[in-house]
Amino acid sequence: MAYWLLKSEVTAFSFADLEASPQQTTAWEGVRNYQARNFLRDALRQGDQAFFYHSGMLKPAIVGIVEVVREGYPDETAFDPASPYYDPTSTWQQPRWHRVDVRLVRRMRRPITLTELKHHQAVLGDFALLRRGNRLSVLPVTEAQWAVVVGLEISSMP
DNA sequence: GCCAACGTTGGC
DNA sequence: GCCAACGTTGGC
Repeated sequence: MAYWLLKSEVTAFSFADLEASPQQTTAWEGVRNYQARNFLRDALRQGDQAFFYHSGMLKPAIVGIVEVVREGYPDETAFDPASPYYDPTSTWQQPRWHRVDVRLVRRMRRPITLTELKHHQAVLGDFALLRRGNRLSVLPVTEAQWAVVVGLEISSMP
């Protein structure tokens, strides 16, 4: 089993939106970046877990944990001219973009903010989220990094 | 709202 | 294949 981090702009799709979704499950779609697409299509496996990260807030943070329940399959929003994610270069015959389905596991006891993660950079090591200028919306997390973050969750506030 | 970082596009 | 222009992301 592998670990990941999935970013979502809070105004686009929030953890509360996931909590309110049927079966607390959603398609992780609309990703239009090749590196992130490759992870979604080729690397995320059923049973993998991922941190749910909110960007675009005053205090960006990891707010929850989700689990992959369906592995990569074509992102049909690319086929829909009415969708904001429409991409006419993606076809049913040769889909360019892929998505996975994820299900809510649990909300974090408290948000683990980006600021707090930066404070623990030494122990987190080379954490993809903390790389300079990083914009990747699907990124890998090592088992050690996962454990550190979960450990921060139950420690005192930063 | 600003701006740095980064990805994509397209002319050559 | 290079690189300037442009658009987007995302922290602040």
